Amino acid sequence: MNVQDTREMIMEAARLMVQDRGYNALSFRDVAAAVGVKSASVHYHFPTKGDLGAALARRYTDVAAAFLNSLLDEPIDIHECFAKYTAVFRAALEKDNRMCLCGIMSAEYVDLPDAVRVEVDRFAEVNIDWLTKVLSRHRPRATAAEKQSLATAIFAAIEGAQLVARGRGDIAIFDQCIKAYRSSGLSP
Amino acid sequence: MNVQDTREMIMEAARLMVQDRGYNALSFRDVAAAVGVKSASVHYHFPTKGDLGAALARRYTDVAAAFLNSLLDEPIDIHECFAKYTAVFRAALEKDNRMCLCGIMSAEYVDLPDAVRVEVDRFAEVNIDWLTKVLSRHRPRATAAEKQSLATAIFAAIEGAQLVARGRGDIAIFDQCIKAYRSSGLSP
DNA sequence: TCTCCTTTATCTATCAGTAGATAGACGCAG
DNA sequence: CTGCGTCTATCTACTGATAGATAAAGGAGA
Repeated sequence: MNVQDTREMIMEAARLMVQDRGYNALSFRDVAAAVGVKSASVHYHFPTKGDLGAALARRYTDVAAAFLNSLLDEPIDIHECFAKYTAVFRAALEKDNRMCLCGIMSAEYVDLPDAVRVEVDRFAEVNIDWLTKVLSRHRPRATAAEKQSLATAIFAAIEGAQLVARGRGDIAIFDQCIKAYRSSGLSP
Repeated sequence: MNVQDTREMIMEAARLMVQDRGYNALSFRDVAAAVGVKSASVHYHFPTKGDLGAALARRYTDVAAAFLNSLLDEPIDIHECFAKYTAVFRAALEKDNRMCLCGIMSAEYVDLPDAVRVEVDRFAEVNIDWLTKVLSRHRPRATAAEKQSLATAIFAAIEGAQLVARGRGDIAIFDQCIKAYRSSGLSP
């Protein structure tokens, strides 16, 4: 088996586990078993658990940033753009009631190594920055601070909708929340 | 030392730990050390970890329900009423960046014993029911389903604000979100 | 091409630490 | 003397992490 393959498979298995049960529940043995190698081999690619967690969060954020940028490139309707955004969070719930990787890690904030925290922070930044840009099209008359505040609130509300929907095991709750955010005027 | 005292101290110490690091990080040894007894004594009062977790969530919900009912009894201004509600969530952050017990447990949904899940669910129900009642005063013309949906969205948004503010270690983010929820018309 | 050396990627085996849980003994109050 | 509460001591299971062996591949020089 190719080197890159193993490394990729480790990251993929680990990502799914964290999105399912959180950073604390991530174990080298479980990841190794899922991939079909020994835990020592996982340590070879990621010396410490913090290294693995940071790598996961970094890639997660990178992928998200790339996707969000691609949305801005297309000159699509702003509501459709926002719908595509929320659809990403919905997809995590669809996939076995999982959560946003950085959302679930936020809950474990205290236990995260610094290197992981940095990446979790960056995920929030990337999302809020993107939402701020989107709002610039939607509410061009708002001040920069207002847009940033609103963007933060929208991001938090979506994360919360995911958290509550997951806790109740009902994806309809997520849809209900997103709809309420829009019709109340919080989100586009 | 009185029996009730020990039991109370165990629950108090355990509650603080869960609000800080979650259900998974709750350990009999740590609780025992914080109280000043041995872990076997904790097992005497709460045979399994699930028993302890369920007792914590049950009391947490009971206390919240009592507080919320008391708010409804007083004929105060609805905005003041809502401000007192959000203040409770804010207080958790103030107290060493802690989270709502049931909020952080929602993130650990997969690992929760059934008995704990039931109580976490009930917490959400209690909050949403209360918010629905408050909205009845604020938006009497809305349908029952609309009010329930909006109440769910408000609850989720507040939980999300707490989650994101905690993840970034900045209570100002929570305040920012709450303000945005209000000015956008999502919450009263 | 053949040989020597290094690197890569994995394995087995083991470590110390901690988890939840249990059995049985001790002390004390009613 | 009984029973409640706590203790000591221990168990099994699992955690992240490390050491050392091994097989395979690549590169360099004769």
